[in-house]
Amino acid sequence: MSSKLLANLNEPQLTAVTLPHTSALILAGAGSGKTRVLTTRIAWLLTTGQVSPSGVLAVTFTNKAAKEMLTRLSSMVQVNVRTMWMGTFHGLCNRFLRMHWREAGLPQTFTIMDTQEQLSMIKRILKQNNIDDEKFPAKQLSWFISSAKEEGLRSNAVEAFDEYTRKQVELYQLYEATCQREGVVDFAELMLRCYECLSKFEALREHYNARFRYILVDEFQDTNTLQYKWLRLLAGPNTAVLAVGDDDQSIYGFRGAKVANMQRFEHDFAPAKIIKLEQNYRSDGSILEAANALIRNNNGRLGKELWTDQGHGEPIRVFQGYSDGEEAAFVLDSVKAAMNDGVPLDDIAILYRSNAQSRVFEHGLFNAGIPYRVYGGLRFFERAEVKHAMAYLRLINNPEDDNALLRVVNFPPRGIGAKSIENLQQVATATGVTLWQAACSGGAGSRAQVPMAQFIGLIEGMRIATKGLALPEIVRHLLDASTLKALYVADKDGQDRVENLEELISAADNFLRETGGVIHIENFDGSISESDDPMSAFLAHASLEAGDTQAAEGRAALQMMTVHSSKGLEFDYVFMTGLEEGLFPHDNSLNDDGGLEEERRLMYVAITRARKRLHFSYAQMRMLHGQTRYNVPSRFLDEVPAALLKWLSAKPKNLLAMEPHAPLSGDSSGRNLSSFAASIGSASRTDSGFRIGQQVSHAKFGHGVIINADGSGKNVQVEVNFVDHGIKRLALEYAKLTAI
DNA sequence: ACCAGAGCCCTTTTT
DNA sequence: GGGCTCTGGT
Repeated sequence: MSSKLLANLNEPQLTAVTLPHTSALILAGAGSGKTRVLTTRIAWLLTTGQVSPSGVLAVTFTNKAAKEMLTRLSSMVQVNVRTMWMGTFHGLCNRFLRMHWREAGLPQTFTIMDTQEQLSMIKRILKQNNIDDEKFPAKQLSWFISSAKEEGLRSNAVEAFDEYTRKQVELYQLYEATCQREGVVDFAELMLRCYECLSKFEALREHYNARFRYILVDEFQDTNTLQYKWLRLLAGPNTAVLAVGDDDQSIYGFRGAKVANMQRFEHDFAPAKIIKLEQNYRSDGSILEAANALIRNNNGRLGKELWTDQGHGEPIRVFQGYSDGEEAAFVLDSVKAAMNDGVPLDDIAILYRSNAQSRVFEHGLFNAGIPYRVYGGLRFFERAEVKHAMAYLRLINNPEDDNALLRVVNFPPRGIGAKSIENLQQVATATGVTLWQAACSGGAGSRAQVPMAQFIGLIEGMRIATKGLALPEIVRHLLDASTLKALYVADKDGQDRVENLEELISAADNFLRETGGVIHIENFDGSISESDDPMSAFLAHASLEAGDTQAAEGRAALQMMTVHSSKGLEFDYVFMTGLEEGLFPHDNSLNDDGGLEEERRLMYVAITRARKRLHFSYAQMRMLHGQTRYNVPSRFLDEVPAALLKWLSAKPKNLLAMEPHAPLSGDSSGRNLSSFAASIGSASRTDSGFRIGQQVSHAKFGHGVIINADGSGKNVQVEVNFVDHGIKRLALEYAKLTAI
């Protein structure tokens, strides 16, 4: 297997995969084989014995990307992936904190709050402190707190120069105290705690610094300040950090991502090499040309131009509709035509800037009986009924969790109304205890005395009854004992919810089977122990990985999503809709600086999703938020060369037919690299004591790594990838290589 | 205590 | 247009 590892990589890809033990930055354009490079790099490091799985840390942003990496890696090498630190930033921090909860100052059973829960906690705090929520909206506060944390700032470190900010900081402080009292953490807290813990405990930091020989970061352009600082802390003097990213695809500036981290990386990590992956294997030439032309309008790019040897392909089809309805009809007709041509529905995507735009298309598709799938709705673990069930689970795990208690203390209704809960909160605030503690001491007032005692009895009864049971059985018991399921069974509209609750039992079962419900802990002495706490693990899983939007993926369906959620995906046919000023670029984006450029990168992402056929469309008039708007075509349409566009609607513009073009650029001479790749694995050790993966030094070429060897005796030739001189083939007898 | 109808806002989103 | 909060009636 491993002999084929390096086959069919192009030159820059090969260089990146076989880099010596140094830090490097890879500028990977859309569709240039970024994930392949990352996974092959890890596989290569492992098979050549340069590092053991436990010495690798590979980090991504989404669970999907992490999973993809893991799947691809396991198909390349046989390796115990459990000892490898591969996952999302937050997932890895969670793993760290489960091991080092003492040092981090957290209870062992700490639970993770998602955004909804964070918001409700803030609302609670506002109410308890009689703060005008018109003046301090909860949403804005949660943004304030998360942003501060993502800059690495605790409440006492935020500088406040005005009264308003001072009040926000004060509330941030209250929020911190509440989290600590209840033993819960939000997403940003996972990162910040982990970061603080590492910076505070030198021994801990040194351990991980020495352990991680290689750190690989995916989608580096999306890292925020804290994530960058975290990486710097984890990387020791002998850690090689490989950052892979694309500044042109940075579309999360609005939530704190800093493209500038790519420049900072050049400064702080002194990468020996910056490698550009510019050959695109996804899209036809005209699509890439459009993308290149558009993005050229941005300033301060790191500079990168996509090319393909696949030929020009078709022009981009453009349609102007009179109304959003007419635009939808155009898309619908085109989809039908594509279906007739045998294009699978999964290979067709409708993209839009904002979620509200999906409805017209959904309507049309529904009436036409075309199956479709909308991304970005409520996910499984975010559904109310599932949240309720999980709240019971959380209370068994940690009754001090106020969010969980409030969610179910009167659901299903059991006679504990708003007034009683208010009493309870008053007592809790006054005495500085959690709601559960307040409830246990009768804080809900005399009216609620009996029902509250019953509730406490219910939770404790559940804990006793489920002790020792397997996770799915625990869930099943909770659903019955809480009468949650019965409530929905009795509701004639509750069918879906009952199904989701039953699905939750399956989810617990799957989770147990896939992970064993166990968190692996590697101790300082290298031994491995397991934290056998399936419940905490499952709760973390539910928060960190909220699950798919739609559980059943089953049959083929047309894909509908925002441009943001399309990043990383690709389709044969792409319909980029709603190309109107105000919508895309969005009005609200024009206010913040760099906003327009981020919108343009968004458009760049949209264009580069298409493999074969790309459609642009817009409407002169549309209904949005219950109001009719008249829009002019997006400026982005003008930024694509007219020669690449084919107007389908009667638009007073040139109707240029495409001239067949020569391939865009780049040479396709492509050295056959597979020949020397073939011997990796089989001849991984030469007679002379050098081996594949060996770090070497050469008088003239400097620092490098052996990536291949063949011949025997005096005729051994080695292939070395030098940091500064690239890949060289040398005769071992004469080359005077020194092992380092 | 609980439910039903009226008013209000509204990019993008993963963890 | 739709999801969420607030208010008033039972």
